[in-house]
Amino acid sequence: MAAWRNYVDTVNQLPQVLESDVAPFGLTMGDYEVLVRLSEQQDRRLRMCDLAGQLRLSPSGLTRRLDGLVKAGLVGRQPSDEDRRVMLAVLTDAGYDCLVEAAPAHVEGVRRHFLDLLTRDEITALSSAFAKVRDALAEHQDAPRDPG
Amino acid sequence: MAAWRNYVDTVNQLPQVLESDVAPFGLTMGDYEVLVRLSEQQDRRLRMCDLAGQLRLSPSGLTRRLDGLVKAGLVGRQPSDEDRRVMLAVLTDAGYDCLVEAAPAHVEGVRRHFLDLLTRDEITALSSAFAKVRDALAEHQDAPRDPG
DNA sequence: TAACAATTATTGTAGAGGCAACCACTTGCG
DNA sequence: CGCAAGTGGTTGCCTCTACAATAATTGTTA
Repeated sequence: MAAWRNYVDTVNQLPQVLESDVAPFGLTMGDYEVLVRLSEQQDRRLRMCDLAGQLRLSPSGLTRRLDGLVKAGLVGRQPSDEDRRVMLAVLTDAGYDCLVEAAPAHVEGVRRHFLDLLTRDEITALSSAFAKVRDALAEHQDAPRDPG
Repeated sequence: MAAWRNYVDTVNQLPQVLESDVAPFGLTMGDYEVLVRLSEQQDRRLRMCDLAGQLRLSPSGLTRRLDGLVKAGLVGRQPSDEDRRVMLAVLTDAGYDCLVEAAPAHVEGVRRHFLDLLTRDEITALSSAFAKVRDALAEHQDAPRDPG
């Protein structure tokens, strides 16, 4: 249970420092996550509902987060041809450039505040541990998440 | 970096299931954390600023979280004798009873969704890993946290 | 084909929490 | 003592996000 306490205390502070790593680029971590997910798609676009699922965000939450990114020109909205209910979020060139600019700072922050502090064995154990927890959660709920 | 991704994905979903464990007792995880921190004090009370530090909450955030707990009768507000600027948050008997009731469900949830999925070695590695990360963060910021 | 259910996105409303401003009090220094 | 600086807590305003309701579209079935 002490392990749990260490985990909780860490999880409570980590987001705050990571925010500061991407803030200079005009992004929040939430924005950054959107750009990452979109950039991982071959056509740089994703249905709103799929994106919401990956980000564990409610539909309304995603709609409003996109509002900001669209206004900033980093993401575009595009109706789907196949299903006219669907709205696609499309990473713009500006959005891709912004991600490419911000990513090194983010990665560097992750290393500095997290990965570089751990031994290789710890990282391995931690990775397998969280993979198990994540998969169990995904199964427990029926939230399939991004399977890629 | 895959380890980081596993960590992020897990951290995004875990809180939601843990909320559901304490919700039947009329608590949010935020409320629960307040009760835990207060219950750990011998006199079951803590200065607002110390409590805010432990919970990584802004002063205003703590004021409003306490508002709810006070209205629910689980916590009381009490001016300090020693320093008349200070307001003490005091765990009431009802609050203690509520915590005692809710704790088993919370602990069981932590075990079921987290600890029980891991090997002893993984838990050990994870505990030491997060202890290091937490301490580094606490040093990096000047947020001394609860040293006890 | 028409009616009904399910899915997808958006909008109204409400709660949580942060920042800045403010007041009350304490401490330090002349 | 008297004033400035620092500390502790609350309030106004803002943003972010969830829930509920709504609209539009698709799928299903009689």
